[in-house]
Amino acid sequence: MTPQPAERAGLTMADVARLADVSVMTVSNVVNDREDRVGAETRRRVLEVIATTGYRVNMPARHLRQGRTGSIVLAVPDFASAYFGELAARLAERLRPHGFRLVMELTRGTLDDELETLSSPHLDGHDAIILSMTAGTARDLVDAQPRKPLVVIGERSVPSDFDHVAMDNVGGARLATEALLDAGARRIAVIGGQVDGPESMPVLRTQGYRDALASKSVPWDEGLVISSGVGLADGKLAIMSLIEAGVQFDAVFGLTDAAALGAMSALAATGRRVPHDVKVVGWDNTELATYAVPPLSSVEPDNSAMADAIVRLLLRRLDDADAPAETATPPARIVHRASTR
Amino acid sequence: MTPQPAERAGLTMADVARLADVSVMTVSNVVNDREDRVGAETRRRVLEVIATTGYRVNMPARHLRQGRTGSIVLAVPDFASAYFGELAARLAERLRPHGFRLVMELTRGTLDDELETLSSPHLDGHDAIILSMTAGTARDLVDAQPRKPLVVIGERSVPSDFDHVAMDNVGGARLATEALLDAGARRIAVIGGQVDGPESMPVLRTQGYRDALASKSVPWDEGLVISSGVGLADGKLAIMSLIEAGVQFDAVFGLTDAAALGAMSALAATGRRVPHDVKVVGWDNTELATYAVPPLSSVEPDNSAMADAIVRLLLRRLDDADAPAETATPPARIVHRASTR
DNA sequence: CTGAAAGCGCTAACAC
DNA sequence: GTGTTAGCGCTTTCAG
Repeated sequence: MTPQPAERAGLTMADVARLADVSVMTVSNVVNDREDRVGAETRRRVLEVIATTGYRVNMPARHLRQGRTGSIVLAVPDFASAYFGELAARLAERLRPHGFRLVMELTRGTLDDELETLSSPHLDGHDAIILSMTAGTARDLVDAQPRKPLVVIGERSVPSDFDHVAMDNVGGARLATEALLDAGARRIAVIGGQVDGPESMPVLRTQGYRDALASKSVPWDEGLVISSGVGLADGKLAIMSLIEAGVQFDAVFGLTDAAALGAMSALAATGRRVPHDVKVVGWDNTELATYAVPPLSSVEPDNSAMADAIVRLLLRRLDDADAPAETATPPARIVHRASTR
Repeated sequence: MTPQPAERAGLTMADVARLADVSVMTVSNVVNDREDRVGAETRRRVLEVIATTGYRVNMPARHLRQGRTGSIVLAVPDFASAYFGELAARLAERLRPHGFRLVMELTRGTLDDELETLSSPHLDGHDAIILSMTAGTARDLVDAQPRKPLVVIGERSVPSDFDHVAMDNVGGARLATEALLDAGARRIAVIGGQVDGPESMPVLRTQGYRDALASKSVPWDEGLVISSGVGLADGKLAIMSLIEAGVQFDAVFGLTDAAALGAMSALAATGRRVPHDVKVVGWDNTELATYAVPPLSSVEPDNSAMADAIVRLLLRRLDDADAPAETATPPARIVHRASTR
């Protein structure tokens, strides 16, 4: 039998208690499955009233009373990013056994507004914050004064008083570049790279690229560094503009898989074969890399280890707000696929 | 000057009021930017105390008092799905001007648990719910007794008392199939299809496929319908198993872009050329379809119109809980790209 | 422009 | 097993 639909939204526990002829505490105990605190018959009666009336617990009230919400937020700059989607999936899976739900929220607007997010009030509605810092820098973080357990991911130089899961940006970029050099490439375009500026993700990866060139005595050419974005469209546009400008290149290092896939799309569209004419490497080792045509070699920042570390630091911090800050940096690996054969 | 870091977490408005030598109401007014209710000097003093102490508003308390949270949840079966990511991005953008944030939460476990989600309490922490129904059926919805403004998306036959933005599942599948037939295909594999059962997404799209075959008098072969999942891996496996079983086919209709891309990966790996040997169509018209190699033709369910409709129905329902339920079904289009040339 | 009182709906702590 | 009390931190309402 289908129960009656909800009577009204404004129903409270007190209403249910009155209808079931019990105290509010008993209703609360039933709702919270405290089996030993309520008799079977009483329980049945309360559940029946709940089913009939369509009563639902008021979550904000519960959260206020309990001083916690049970949710942890992953603040991302872009909902439509495969990388963050996969990270979110991993985190959700790991947090659930500990009684936390993962929710994703958008950092305000562009990549540069990550720090705004920390000072905007709505993230405080969660028990902890996981923040990806790609554009922001160390100093910004101190200014933002986070007041919740916070784990920062993706940046290298975070002030030492923040918990931090770092990506091996320089090391991974070196691996990517070496893979291309080993495959015979000598003129490697970098999509999304950045030569100067504070230690952001693009700067660090470009540094690793440069290190690898130097270690193999391959000349550095700033004209091969395209300071574009790192999305699919950016990758395609970057390659198109290189070709249009007549710049010669025999390989592409995309700072993300998305950028690399966009590049591959442009290469295919202009009749260049991967890996025969141009070799390509991406970064993130997203699921898409495996299924690209041809399959895309990619830097694997050890996403699984990063998710483990994020959860570990978070739980520790929630348990002890005064624990010393810690940094974890899982080493990057590279996964070789057909795009660098 | 960098302000002092937070003193402690448990700071309340009353504490700030005492330190600034004003009433809690004045602090509240400052925090809520009610400019006309507090003098410039008082305001300055309060803000200074807030900066010094690192006070932050307790969101659950505010939400309890206000009876709303300002957030709308998109409940998805999979964080790592490009389709939902793109939908979320569109919705967030459209809801922000109305003062709502979009948050993404995971429906419990598998695709089949969408309805569980409605009865699980934590979604009640938001002002409204947007639920994608792919596996569930009409009847399940009634049983779930949603007690919040709810907009259901993606399913055709939802009970008429729910607001509903439907995808043109049958029509879109017909377009996809016709595109393949027009390109000369005669044996079209369907990845993720389902022949029998309640009106779910796979059943409806398979129906559209069948309709198109019938209208062109092309024989129906149940052996071409692979009732797999619709992810990248599923698409690849489906094609591999067809090949292994020696089933002949000259086209693939992936029920999602992901399934189609997985199929293309398998086709490339086995030396089959797209579109020359096998033509392919996907569904969702995600950004990835544009950048696939070769670019993937895809059914565009008019994602933009769907997002518009979702937001419109939601705002209407929030404004008037008793408004008559409405269904919107933006017609699907097909975007022709190289995979069906 | 500023403040005092009341209460949003729930659950921890403690009776009985 | 069940009930009573108190109060989480905020904002609405109403006084001044």
